[in-house]
Amino acid sequence: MAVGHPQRLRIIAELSSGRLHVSELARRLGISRPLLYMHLQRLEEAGMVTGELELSPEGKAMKFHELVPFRVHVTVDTVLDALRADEAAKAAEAADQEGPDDVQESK
Amino acid sequence: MAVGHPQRLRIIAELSSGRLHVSELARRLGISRPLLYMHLQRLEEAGMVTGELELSPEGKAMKFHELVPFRVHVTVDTVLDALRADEAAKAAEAADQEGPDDVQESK
DNA sequence: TTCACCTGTAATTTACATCTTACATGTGTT
DNA sequence: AACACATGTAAGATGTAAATTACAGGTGAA
Repeated sequence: MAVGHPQRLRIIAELSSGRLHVSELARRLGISRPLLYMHLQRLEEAGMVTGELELSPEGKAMKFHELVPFRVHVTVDTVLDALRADEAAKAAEAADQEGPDDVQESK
Repeated sequence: MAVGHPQRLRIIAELSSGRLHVSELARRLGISRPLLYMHLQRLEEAGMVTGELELSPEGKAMKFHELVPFRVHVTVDTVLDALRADEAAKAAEAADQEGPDDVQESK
């Protein structure tokens, strides 16, 4: 689902040769930093990329991103599963709204 | 790329139990026919669905759609390949427009 | 202190996919 | 003829993802 945008593919391509920090990556791709943030967020949600804030030797904060070797497999069955999972999630959410039955929100 | 919309997933789910014609499918999904046409077109382009216009026993024209058992595999490498293919396609298109080879980008 | 880097996010605008309404057309049944 | 089906497309409204601009920080070096 996250691999549905050319910009995102380009990000993956750029990261395929190694980790980069946000600003550098934005420069290489020729896109604005906020836009890159958005796409990186999507890729992280999809588990294809991980980000890690680090302190450079000089003490500057830099957030590096790198690829997670992913292997997505899509068939009719996986689609059906995804739909079922989605419905279940929605149902749970609705129940959450309506009156929590008997949920013990630990935290 | 085509499996990037819940509506499309629902179409696949509905077709997973057998072929259906457009109007019937639209009724089951509760969406308008033109909208369904659009999504079916996308799915056909992606090679996940095939459509075939048939004459029913009573002589009515009906377009049936059915699932093509697809198996999409996505990895870093396939992404890189897709990008390269895309670039090649774009280059060819540009050459087509400009006039082959030997182009003198004036201006 | 100012400059040159960096990380973030809020507020908009822009562009595009999605979706509806409406129309043209055809066939068989009442 | 009017009705109930069907396929198909053209236009226009709607919604949302995508993208830009503008801000608020923070560090180290000249």
